[in-house]
Amino acid sequence: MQRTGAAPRTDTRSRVQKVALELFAEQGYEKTSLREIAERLGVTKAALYYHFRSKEDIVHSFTDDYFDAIDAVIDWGKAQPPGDATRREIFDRYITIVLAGAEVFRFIEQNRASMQSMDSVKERFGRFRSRLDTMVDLIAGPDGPLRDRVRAAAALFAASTTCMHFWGTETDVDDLRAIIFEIATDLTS
Amino acid sequence: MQRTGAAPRTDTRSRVQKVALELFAEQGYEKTSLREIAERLGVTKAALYYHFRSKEDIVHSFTDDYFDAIDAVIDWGKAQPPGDATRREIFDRYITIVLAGAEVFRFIEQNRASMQSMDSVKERFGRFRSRLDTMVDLIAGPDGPLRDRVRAAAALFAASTTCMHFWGTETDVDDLRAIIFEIATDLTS
DNA sequence: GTCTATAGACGGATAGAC
DNA sequence: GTCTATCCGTCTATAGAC
Repeated sequence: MQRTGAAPRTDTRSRVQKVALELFAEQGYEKTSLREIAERLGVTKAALYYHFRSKEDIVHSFTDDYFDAIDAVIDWGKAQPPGDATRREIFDRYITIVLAGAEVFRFIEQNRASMQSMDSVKERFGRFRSRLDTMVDLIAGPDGPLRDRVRAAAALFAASTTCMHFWGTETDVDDLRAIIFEIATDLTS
Repeated sequence: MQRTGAAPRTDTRSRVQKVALELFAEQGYEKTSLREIAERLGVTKAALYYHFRSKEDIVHSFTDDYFDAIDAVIDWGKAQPPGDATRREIFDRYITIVLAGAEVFRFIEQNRASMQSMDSVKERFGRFRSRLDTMVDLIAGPDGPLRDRVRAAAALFAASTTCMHFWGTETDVDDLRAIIFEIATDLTS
């Protein structure tokens, strides 16, 4: 059976994304050079520049989807009537995203400083910046008491950090999801 | 009144620490050059090398105290009989440390990747590495059920991240402390 | 689409004068 | 304790051949 479709034959681009994400998350964005990524793939640096405009561009290629997903949750939440059911649904969707993009999320956690200096330069102004505040507003209300706001933030932080911390261990994903969801509702009931 | 004591007159060393911590936390460890730190202080790079052996050494100079404090809590916890009272005391001490060293903690959070590649090189093996696992063992027991372990981790993560997130705002520290403590006990009762 | 070669800049660190 | 001057390594990015 011969290949006939329009699918790329080598798909170097996605291989670059995969390796870059691994290395960036593992040893950090700044400490990982394009030379290292190229070597790992058996190509040269110049080849990377055919697929991506810059080193930062590689990052954007796998973070954009992630942030779009978060934005979708925020937009959905804004359109809903505030209340306990909406809150639960926001957490459910949020946890799904974090679990699905755990490796991307781990990269972000490990490279907070690098991320922040990226968006300050570029026109993607608030792309990497406190979406979290918006979600806190959504959960605790913009004028809610401090306790509610701190607990909402804690729920979101706890969800993402525990997910990241237990991801990749022998832990069952569905068990983890249930436990995290319980934590989030306990903190914002 | 003339100075007579043994106190250093200029105390460049501590000024370096202060500026470095600020810049490292703000824009990242790798992105901050020694030239930049020196310029901000009105001295030259070479002057920094009189006070510190290397760039990493500056980091260690303000993280060592922090980690020693965490270790002290761990050691104390290990010597106590497991139970609810010990748990509460661990959280209380932990929150105190995090609140007191909020800026150092923020630096660590922002530069996770850089931190991890430091201790892998040096003889300070686990210095920056999962102390957190040890604390989870202390709180949930080494063989506790997954739910307890995840919740213990969540409590610790929540404490440190919310502390960092609300630190520097107009939030009252004692209010914050009480709220965080409540979260921690809610999650591990 | 991938290569070689290189430009161009900046980093950490050291030597040695003062 | 701070300076000037410099070494040497590495990095991102580009030009241009194949």
